[in-house]
Amino acid sequence: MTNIKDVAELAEVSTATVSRVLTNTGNVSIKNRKKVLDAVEKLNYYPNSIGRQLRKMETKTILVVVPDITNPFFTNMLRGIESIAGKKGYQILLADAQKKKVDNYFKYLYERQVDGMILLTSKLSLRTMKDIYDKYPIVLACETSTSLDIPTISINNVEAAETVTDFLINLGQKKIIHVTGSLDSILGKKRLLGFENKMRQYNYPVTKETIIEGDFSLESGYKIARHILSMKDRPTAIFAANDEMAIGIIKVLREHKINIPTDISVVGFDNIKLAEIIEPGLTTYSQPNYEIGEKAMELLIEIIDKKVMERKNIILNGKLIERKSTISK
Amino acid sequence: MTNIKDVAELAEVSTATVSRVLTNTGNVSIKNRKKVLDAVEKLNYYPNSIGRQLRKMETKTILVVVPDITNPFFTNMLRGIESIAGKKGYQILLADAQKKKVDNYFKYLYERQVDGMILLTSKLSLRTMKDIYDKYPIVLACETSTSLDIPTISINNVEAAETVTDFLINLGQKKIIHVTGSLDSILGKKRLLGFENKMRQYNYPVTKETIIEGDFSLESGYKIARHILSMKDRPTAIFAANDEMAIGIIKVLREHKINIPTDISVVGFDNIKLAEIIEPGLTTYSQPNYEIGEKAMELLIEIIDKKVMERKNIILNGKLIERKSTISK
DNA sequence: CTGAAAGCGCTTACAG
DNA sequence: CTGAAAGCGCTTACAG
Repeated sequence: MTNIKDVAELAEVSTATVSRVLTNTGNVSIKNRKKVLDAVEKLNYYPNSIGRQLRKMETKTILVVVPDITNPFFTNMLRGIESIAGKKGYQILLADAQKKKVDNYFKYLYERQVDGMILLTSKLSLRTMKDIYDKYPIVLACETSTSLDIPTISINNVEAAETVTDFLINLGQKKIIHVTGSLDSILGKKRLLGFENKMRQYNYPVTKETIIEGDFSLESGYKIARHILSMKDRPTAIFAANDEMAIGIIKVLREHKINIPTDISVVGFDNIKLAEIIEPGLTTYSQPNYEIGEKAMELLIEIIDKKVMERKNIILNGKLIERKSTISK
Repeated sequence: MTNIKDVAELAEVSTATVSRVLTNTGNVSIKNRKKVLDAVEKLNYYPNSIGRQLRKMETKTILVVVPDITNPFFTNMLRGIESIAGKKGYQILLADAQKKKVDNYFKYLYERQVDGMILLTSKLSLRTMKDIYDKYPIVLACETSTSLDIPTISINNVEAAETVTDFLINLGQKKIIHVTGSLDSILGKKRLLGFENKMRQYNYPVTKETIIEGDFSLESGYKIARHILSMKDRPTAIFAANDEMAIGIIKVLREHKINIPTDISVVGFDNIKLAEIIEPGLTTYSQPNYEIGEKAMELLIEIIDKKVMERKNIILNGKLIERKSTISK
């Protein structure tokens, strides 16, 4: 492997000059610049970035922790992150947390392999977080954390869930239930809260009957649909905390000859690609996930560059998208 | 940031001894080991891996180039890759190539940030590849390359496409067309070849009429379905080179009151999660994508460790999964 | 079993 | 504009 010394020797300059040419810092005479570039060309030299990383104490790498890489909702955010990262010269280290706690990934920060971290989930013990978040650049995307002063990018999930619930109530739906996401995620809790707020506001019942706990997965949608089928007094409308569950529910209900939306209206959340492909098209709440990813990366870079250190919660707007899975009663 | 010197001083040993304890190499007396571990504990020390990387000239990081991160087919392979990577202490740098040529990512290798590379696509100029593949550890997953001696993991795409075509012919389908993937990908070409082989074997026509070029995207499925609708002599069966296109085709055809499978049978390829969710369930050819990912990572590690340097093409078995989108004539 | 020292490949204050 | 030299944080042959 050719290194900077080889280039310096061939170009008959010091390694300092080679470095200056290659990083475009400091002044170098035209003559020496040419000698260096020629040598680089001739030797087919590529700088070893590990050397630079050690010297500069920065890796230009960020860690993105995704709760489920096979969920397209997150991969859209990933794309937003990557688009900004690419422009700013950062690379992305990927962690697919799945069932694991996010806490496991903080060591990437300690070990300094990584300049910052974007969490697309907050499955973590808040205690750990508290020790970390003000020492290292961390941005939480798509979930806001009330108890922590940590920078976040998200929609307002409470308001969004209120909007969805309000929509169902206004359709004249009498028996509305909410299928929650994982309740150990802030996201799941907030959407539940929005549902409860609006239900109470209209004096609709908020009970064990009207709230069924899911975990955001298609499979939990299947399971819950079977439970709903077994209910004596079935709901007229179901608000699922994400599209995957909504789609799982619709599939099973339809297999049992329940008509969507005539018998039961179903609303999802996220507006994944699939939502418009399935039949009937799924009414859902759309988050600007690509944009969330972009903003998260931009904010992280600001923090890394120390332009911002204070708390900052950016709220983006989503919107309800009405398709064929809901109907007025 | 505390470093190895701080630990050495507190433990009253040399940095060499600290390193030996932390890497479990060489012998260290029980007494010194304890002193080191106590100091590590007290200082809350985490080794900086960049230092190690520079010294050892290995990053324990591999680059995975994905053609489309939002396509669940690839994220399943990613999971397989990550599961092995995690066990073996490797981290994953992610690149979402999208429309870009893979060639752009080879510089990650030159700059030695990365110990190896797994390509889930082969959108690359073979010329570039030739210079690279025998110098650096690279594994191609899910596509076999005939012209290059590069290690690959894949199913036999030609045989698989033959199986699918044979299946349609045996259903008694008279007018069968193939919607290809991107024909600048080996994958697309091989599936087309399998289709052609089997069609010719049965003296079915292989013409411009029976082959429509797509690009693996849902959108190209939409577009091609509209084209099919405009045909005077519509096919009785469509073999799409992947599920996304098949699903796009089914959606548009159904919107125009074409019954699937009665009017037109449709087969996809890949068996993405969606294939069993949509209605009718999509008949498709299933690749063991998680396993492909695992094997790709295992092979890459073997190559990095220099256990294998010779060409090695691993073929895994897939299978046709019959659902409701096909019927015999 | 242990430590002093070299060295991985860079960048950058410093002096000229 | 330029170079010699220090140093980022490690690991490891070498000598004892």
